[in-house]
Amino acid sequence: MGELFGLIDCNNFYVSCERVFRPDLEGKPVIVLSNNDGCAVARSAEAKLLGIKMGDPEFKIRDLIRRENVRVFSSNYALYGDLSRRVGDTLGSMVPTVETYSIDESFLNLGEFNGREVEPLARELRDRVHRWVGIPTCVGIAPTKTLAKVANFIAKKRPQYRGVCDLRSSRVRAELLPTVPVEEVWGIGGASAAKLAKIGILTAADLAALKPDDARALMTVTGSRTVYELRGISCMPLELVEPTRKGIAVTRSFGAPVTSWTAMREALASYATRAAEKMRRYKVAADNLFVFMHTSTFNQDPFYSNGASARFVATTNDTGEVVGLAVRLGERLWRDGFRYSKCGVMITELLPEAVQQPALWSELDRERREWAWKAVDQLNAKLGRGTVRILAAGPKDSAWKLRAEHLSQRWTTRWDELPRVRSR
DNA sequence: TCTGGGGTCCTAGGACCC
DNA sequence: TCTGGGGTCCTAGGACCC
Repeated sequence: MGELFGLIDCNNFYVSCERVFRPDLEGKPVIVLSNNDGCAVARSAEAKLLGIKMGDPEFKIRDLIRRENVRVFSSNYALYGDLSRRVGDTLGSMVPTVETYSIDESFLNLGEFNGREVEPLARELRDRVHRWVGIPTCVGIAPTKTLAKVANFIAKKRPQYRGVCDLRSSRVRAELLPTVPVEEVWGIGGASAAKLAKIGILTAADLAALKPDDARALMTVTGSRTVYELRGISCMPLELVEPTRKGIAVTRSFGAPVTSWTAMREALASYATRAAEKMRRYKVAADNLFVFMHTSTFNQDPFYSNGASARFVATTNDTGEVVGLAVRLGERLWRDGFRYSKCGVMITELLPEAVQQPALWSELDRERREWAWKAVDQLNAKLGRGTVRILAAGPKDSAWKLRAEHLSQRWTTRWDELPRVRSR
């Protein structure tokens, strides 16, 4: 009984999201920038043709942007997250078993189509997502996840496939795998590709032919799994239950260098607030906290980088306690006279919310605080993040906050930013 | 001259993903 | 002047145990 996987992947997802509400940008070069308007993280086909690479810093391509009239957007995660959810709902309307793999990709269980025609379903899926949500996609079909990723890659790169590639047939695989560079294979990054090149392995077909034991010696067990998967032997099942979070991190580069402890404390307090919010959302609590801060590594400024961690007396997801410890740790790390570029708050040991150790204060007090923070979460969900916040987090418009100069509207998640339609 | 044999747990670092 | 953020998994090696 063989398995069958589909992988549906949104094309240039962030760019496609922007185009849903700006159809005039169809056919034009468009890019979306990372936080702080730092690097290009999504590019339309036209922008790729201009030579803009993934991760190119904006200031280095500024001339190109002006010359070629590239449309630029800051990251609008409220929009992308909501459209991603709509894509997922649409997939669920046609395929019962879907693993949401990332914001723009899902694996589909197509087991029931084994030995049957599946391309019409794949085409209807693409079509429906495009009609219902407005996002273009490609679909790869294969007996393993890794091959489904390869199939998706081929569907994306080669127009003659019109967005769907089926790699079930070993004859088709024998024909196509030699045309796929090994570094495009899921799980093969730069380091592994370099090792493989040294022994003459340059394509997905070369890697499929490698002895699994040799792959293991070179790239640990994950490498041997990849070889098996490329041969059509499935080692990676669909993951349908969301695994419990192992860690939470809130880290940001500053919109402008931070030189005062007041600003640093505000940043730490806001990030700790976000971390506590995330913990409450995932119903987990922190056992420990790690805080770090550093200056820029890209310039000649005097360099300083340091981190510190501490345990909580009792596991907690109480904003007050998380902020308190984050600020105390930050105080220990702070040195005057540096231009800080980034700081962060990380939790590496998360426990289920339910198994909290008894605390120093009474259970009644703890319960009241839990209710209070839940109320704050609800208010902020309704009125916008940071509407109710802890004083130490500072004003909403501090200079260290993210730069986002090309932000589009939150078209689908804020009443006051809905698109307006005029008729005559 | 000879110097055990397993275990577990933790951490740091590497590699990879989107 | 300006270079993202948040995850997972795996392994080696050290500490510690009996």
